[in-house]
Amino acid sequence: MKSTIRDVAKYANVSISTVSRVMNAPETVVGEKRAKVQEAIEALQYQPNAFARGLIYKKSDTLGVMIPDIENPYYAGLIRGMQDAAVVLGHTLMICNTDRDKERTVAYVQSFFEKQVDGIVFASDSLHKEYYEVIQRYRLPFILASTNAPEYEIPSVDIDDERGAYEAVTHLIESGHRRIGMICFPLDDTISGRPRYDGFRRALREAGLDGCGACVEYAEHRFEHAYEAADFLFTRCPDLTALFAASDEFAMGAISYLREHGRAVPEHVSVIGFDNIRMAGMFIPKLTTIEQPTYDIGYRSILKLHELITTGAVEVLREKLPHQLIIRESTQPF
Amino acid sequence: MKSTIRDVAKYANVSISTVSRVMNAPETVVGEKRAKVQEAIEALQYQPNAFARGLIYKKSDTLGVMIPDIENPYYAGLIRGMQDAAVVLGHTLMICNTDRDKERTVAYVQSFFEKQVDGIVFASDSLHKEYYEVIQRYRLPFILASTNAPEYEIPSVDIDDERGAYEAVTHLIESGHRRIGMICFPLDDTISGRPRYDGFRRALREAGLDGCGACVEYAEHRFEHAYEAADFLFTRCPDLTALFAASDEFAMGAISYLREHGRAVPEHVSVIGFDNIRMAGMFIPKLTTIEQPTYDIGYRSILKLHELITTGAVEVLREKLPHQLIIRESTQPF
DNA sequence: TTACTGTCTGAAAAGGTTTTCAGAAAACCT
DNA sequence: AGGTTTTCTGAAAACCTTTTCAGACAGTAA
Repeated sequence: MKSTIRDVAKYANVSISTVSRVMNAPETVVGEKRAKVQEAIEALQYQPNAFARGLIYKKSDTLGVMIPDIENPYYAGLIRGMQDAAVVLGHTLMICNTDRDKERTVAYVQSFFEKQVDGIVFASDSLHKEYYEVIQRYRLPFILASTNAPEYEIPSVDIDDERGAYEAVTHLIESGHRRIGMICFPLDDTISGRPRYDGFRRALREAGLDGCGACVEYAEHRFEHAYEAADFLFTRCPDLTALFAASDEFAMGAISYLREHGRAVPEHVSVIGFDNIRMAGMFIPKLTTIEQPTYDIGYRSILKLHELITTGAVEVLREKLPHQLIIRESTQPF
Repeated sequence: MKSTIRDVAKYANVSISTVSRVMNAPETVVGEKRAKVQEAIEALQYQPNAFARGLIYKKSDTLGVMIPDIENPYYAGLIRGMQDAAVVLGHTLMICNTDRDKERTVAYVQSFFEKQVDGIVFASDSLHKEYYEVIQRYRLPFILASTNAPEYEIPSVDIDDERGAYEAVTHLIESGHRRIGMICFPLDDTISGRPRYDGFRRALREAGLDGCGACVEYAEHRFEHAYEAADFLFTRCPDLTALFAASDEFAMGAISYLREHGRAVPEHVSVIGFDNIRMAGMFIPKLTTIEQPTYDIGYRSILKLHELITTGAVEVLREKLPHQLIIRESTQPF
């Protein structure tokens, strides 16, 4: 069926070693033969079998990627950056959607191992002990993208979430707002949960605006949860003039809620998001937000994984990429 | 380093054949030995090498997926459906972002072939001759998801775009609108371009509203293009009361334009989109649109590819999944 | 001429698994 | 007991490639 190196050898009347050489070190085979072999390769549409190769080289040029929720627009840029980096390195990506399901995640790691991926990128979710252990057990090189794990020595690429949140809230404060609420991820989420909350708190504290404990509401990851959270929050603290949402999706959920309850954004309430997903610039009003360089995070994380795989180590362990405040229409001075 | 079947055999004091049997047909090996082998497998963290396996079985349990633009939210549901189907079939997906770049696409097909994917899903882009030929040349089973190719006999899963467009426009007409414009994809796009345009035309024609040739504007795939297109369109035809956008992203672009030029949606202009991407329900106003069952399209397409791979044929060649009109806030009676 | 160097090629081993085949051992039957 | 079947196991071949090794041959130097 598929043609093998043997077929090519027969067709060109040479040994298989010669064919192999033509493919991997053409200069070592004399002109005339080389031409014959190349002709045979062309004629038979020969393409070497990656299984056989992998068996010898012990690597697959394939990288595994684990994403919590592919439907979340935040990941689009991340994946795109990874893809582009993979292309320049000649690698292929296997992308898996974990759904934040432990069993499924572990199963994927096993499958990655069996398929001999050269390494794993674990994106944007807390690195639970189980995950750490199963990846360690198979001795797979891996790095964290858009997340990190203070308790382990794992290379990571992300931003400084605490500082981003701090800057977001500071922007609100500098615009004259004094009563500021927050919708945040659960605090046990050590990546976008706790740090963004801490940044929020620190900004308030440094501005002497402490004691706003009641103005925080928690939500899971999606729009609808933020809508509900906004309901709780504004029912409890109706006099808020500004809101820091821990993600753009939260911001959209909150804005929808506000609008449906007769409060205009930004006229009555200013809302700032986080992430700068693509939709942030399309939403009405366009979202003021903290931009995460998702493309770069994706790109850098693949490069870093490559570095780890080839050199066995990594120059800088925890890489923080710069974020940026993007001012659009959903906030205005008080 | 990694333990092999040999290590396990030595550890358990049996031959490698026995170990292999324990893994693939446990009932053929006697109780006591089986236990010993299983113990060895556990102790050594043995996991068979997919390269060696693939060499024998000539299949990888891996499917290749080609997506034009992963950043486009439309694909999120598609990928998710594919992933879920792949999990139940015990397959892994390799997802590639073609960027609608011909060279890159062809390179991916080659890489897929070399990596011995069992089949390819080609999603949501016109099947150019080059693509068809390269996939054919490698004799890779493949199917089309959310697109189709009338000129080739390739299995496909998608919706009836012409009919969807027809229903969208009919909804506008039934709401009393008479001056209806459209922002559509280029007509040489035979999947979402031509058919949606045809549906638009047919609805107008059947309602006796022909001759609105000037009220159509073309755009590439993204928000910004639609914004511009809306500018052209409403400058030329200022008295339109309704707009059919060939995608939700187009609808959002147009609504942004309208709003920034003092026309409220839906009060002044009704806008209907197409696709029902996740953001459609989060946008303000929430988009009236034609829902594509993207998850199901993804899911079914993997099942269909599996069917093609295992049985060599496919029960129904071109599968049309039902779409649905979703009425929200961006349209209202005239 | 002989000896040596260098270039080019093919045979064979290796990589890790599954599977076929044949043989050993056990179980059954007469 | 002898013969026949059944059950279980291990050796070896096969899958496809790369790479090492040694041999063939041509060219160069003495």
